[in-house]
Amino acid sequence: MLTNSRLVHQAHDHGRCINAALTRALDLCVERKARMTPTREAVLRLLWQSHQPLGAYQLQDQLATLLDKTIAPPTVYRAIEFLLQLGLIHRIASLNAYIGCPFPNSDHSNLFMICNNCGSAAEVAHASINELLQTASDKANFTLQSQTLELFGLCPQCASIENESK
Amino acid sequence: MLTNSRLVHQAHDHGRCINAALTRALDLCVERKARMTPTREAVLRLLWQSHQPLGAYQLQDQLATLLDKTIAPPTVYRAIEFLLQLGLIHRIASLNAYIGCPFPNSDHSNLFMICNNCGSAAEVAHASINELLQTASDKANFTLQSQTLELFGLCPQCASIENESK
DNA sequence: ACATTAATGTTATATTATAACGTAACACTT
DNA sequence: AAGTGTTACGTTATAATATAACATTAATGT
Ligand SMILES: [Zn+2]
Ligand SMILES: [Zn+2]
Ligand SMILES: [Zn+2]
Ligand SMILES: [Zn+2]
Repeated sequence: MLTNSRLVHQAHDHGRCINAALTRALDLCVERKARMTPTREAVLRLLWQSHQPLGAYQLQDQLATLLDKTIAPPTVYRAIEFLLQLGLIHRIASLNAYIGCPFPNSDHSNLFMICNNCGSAAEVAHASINELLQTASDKANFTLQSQTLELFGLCPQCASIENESK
Repeated sequence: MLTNSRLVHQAHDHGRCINAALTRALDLCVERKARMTPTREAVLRLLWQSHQPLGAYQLQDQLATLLDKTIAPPTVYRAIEFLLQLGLIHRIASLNAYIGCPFPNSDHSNLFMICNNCGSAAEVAHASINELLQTASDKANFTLQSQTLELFGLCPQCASIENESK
């Protein structure tokens, strides 16, 4: 089971997360002959700044600060669209928010574990869940094309804090 | 595996679907000492009129026609909120749309198979998927509280049409 | 009848996302 | 280097989804 859940939920050198993500992104751009422009890179960085998904208008604010100029919504949504297409980020439908993907390229399940308390979102690529969903689809004669899988609850940290306070 | 997928994807006496849903709803209201008002009932009926999820503003239009008066968004959202609380309907996050639940009361997985072609959404209560998600959560020390599971693809009917046209 | 609570009406506004159109940067050919 | 097509960005306006706040009405229990 591929997961970034331990990283997300523990203290770690997050600069490495960002750098690794950026490197993967640049490689992917070369491969696909796509352009990683300053705006796009800034959005990707912002989405990797924490392990919490950001909304488009949060991105807009932070982008305006970062680039020191006014940014209109279409600029943000265009960068988001680009990064989504390349598979570098995901949209969390339940939150109308976006987050960097820790394992682009690789075929994975888009399964997220999202903390109701701190807002962190860990992505989990779980092969047997994929298989089971495929089996369930087959049984129903449903041609599976894509999926949105979002689990909500308490991350390990927040759960332990809740337990202490009892 | 509990599912309404066969019903959704085949011709059937849909009046029965609606009546059954209404009866379940009224029972549940008695049980919970909640009131099934005309507006709430109308919204529930509309959400059972087809097996396609409806957006809040589609509901607003249809409700205005049905009740023959102007309806403001809060009215619609209040009815939606009420029905969601009772577990009589679900929200499909990826679509910002709502649909009647074929098996309220029963503890189920909120798994939907949604057709990209015709828009129909079948709900599937799949125990082993639930178990697997619980296991995955346990492994990650994640306290699972709720879930959004939406599969997109082609329903049996639309898939067979696509195959014919090849 | 009266007080209390629950539901609805009404107006305004917040939040998320896109349409439409013009301009600038880039990349490729000649 | 100039011309041409393509890609990305800027800008304005607006669509689509959802909620806040407060007034009014209806139902419920005493
Ligand atoms: Zn991913
Ligand atoms: Zn947390
Ligand atoms: Zn259901
Ligand atoms: Zn279909």
